[in-house]
Amino acid sequence: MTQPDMPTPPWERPPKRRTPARVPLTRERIVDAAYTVLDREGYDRLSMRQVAAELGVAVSALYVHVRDKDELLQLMYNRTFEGYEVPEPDPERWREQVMDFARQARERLLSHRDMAKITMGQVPFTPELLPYVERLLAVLGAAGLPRRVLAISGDMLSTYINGFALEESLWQQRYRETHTSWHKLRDEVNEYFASLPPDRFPNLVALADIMVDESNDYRFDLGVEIILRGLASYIGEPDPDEEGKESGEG
Amino acid sequence: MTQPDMPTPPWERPPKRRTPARVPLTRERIVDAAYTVLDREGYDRLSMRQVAAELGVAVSALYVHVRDKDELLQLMYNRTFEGYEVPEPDPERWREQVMDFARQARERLLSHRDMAKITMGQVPFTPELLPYVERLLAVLGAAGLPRRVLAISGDMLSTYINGFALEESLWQQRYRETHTSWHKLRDEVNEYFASLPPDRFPNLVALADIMVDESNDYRFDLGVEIILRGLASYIGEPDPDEEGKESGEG
DNA sequence: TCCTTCGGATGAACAGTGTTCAGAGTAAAG
DNA sequence: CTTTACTCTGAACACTGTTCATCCGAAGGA
Repeated sequence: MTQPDMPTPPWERPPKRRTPARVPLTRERIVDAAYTVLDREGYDRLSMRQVAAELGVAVSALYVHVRDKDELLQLMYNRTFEGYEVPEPDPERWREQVMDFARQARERLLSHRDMAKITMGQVPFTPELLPYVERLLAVLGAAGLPRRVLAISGDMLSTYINGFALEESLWQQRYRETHTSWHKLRDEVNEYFASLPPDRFPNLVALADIMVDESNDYRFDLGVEIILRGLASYIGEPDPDEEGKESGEG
Repeated sequence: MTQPDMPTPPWERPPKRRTPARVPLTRERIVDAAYTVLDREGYDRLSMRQVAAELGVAVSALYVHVRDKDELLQLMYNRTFEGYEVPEPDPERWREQVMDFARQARERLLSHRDMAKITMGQVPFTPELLPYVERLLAVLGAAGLPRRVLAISGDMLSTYINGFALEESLWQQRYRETHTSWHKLRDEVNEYFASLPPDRFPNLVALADIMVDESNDYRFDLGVEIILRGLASYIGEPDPDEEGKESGEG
């Protein structure tokens, strides 16, 4: 796609084109290149120099458009959730709506290698993402959650989603570094748990087959479901007080 | 405390001491120094060179005892949870036991600056931590959770705890970089949410006062409580199947 | 047409990073 | 007293993020 950068022959007057040959550098193009590098090299090797090389440009040129590497990461973070769709709140279907929200978020986090690592380094409330937080709160609010539960539920869900995705990418990294196939790593971890001394680790041994062997999709969904049930249990209750430890449902 | 490194005078024969003057470098001492640097400088400035300087030793000396920076981080990770106490499972009090477990974990993560960042870069099952995972599973298993729920609950809790602590340390970092007091930052964030256009962000505006203003302790506990209720709702139920979306309790 | 202006792009430089390696130094072993 | 084993040193390599004086080329004014 890139124009080969050949010198103009002396006999041919360079055309005075209004459109410059060099596509001008923009934030958009820089973020694009950053994603390319991220997917190819991974987070640890995502450097300003690599991004510049990807664009065929000097490193310092990037700093005209971007204050920091940190700012670049933030731009990537924002782009990942661009056009995120959160439905109109429907009190009847709030569970499915939240589940969809969570699945969509995870999908986007996994759509680029190591994206979760970038997300985790970012304070979760950037202006660009506020609309999505707002809509999630609308969905949860329509379900009838008490104020205080509502206030932390958004944070909670995103913490879980990000944490889960991060763990996934950590496993992927380990697999990339040491193994040839993901199944092989999974089997080995599986075996490892199963081979622990049963007298000291009865539970880990007993659960070895499903601790790792279950599909990540299933484990993710079940985790969200657990949170959903927890949230649902507050519907109709008054706001929990400062010592929110009791209140039955055992 | 450190011995001043004076040359031995020529008239005084150096005592043939069995105990060497230079305290020998060990993994323990390296980890100690790493913690000192971490607390003083933060994660971003925790470098092998800083650790070596803290010990008054060449950088390359560290690599005799530690394979990698990554291994050093893992050692710090393990040390943080050394001597963690998980009680004997008591089916009657499993909720409080899990809550204690979570609080203790958070406390340890906050006991050293940026510790959560290190934790998040580590695959959660190192051999040293398996006993604690095992005991947590014992507590949860005694409560009567179905197998599949039990298998992911440990992971879930640690994901939440780590994620929460990480977010706390991110805020602390932001506060350190820009503000003079934590209260001031909190008030500003508070104000920011309250000043959003109410027509576009009704929920965020309405919840502004408790989104940030609540104490972190309270928000943390409530989050754990939500997970506990979610888990509790599975007691007595059969194992959820692959499509675990339904099953009442709305 | 020339000249000036000015913002984007350059290359070199600075201070720092993780990691390696040949070679000192020292202590125990033979 | 020599040999061996092993910790530790200093220098080096290949990187990193970031800054800065310099240069180029297009736009606007005369």
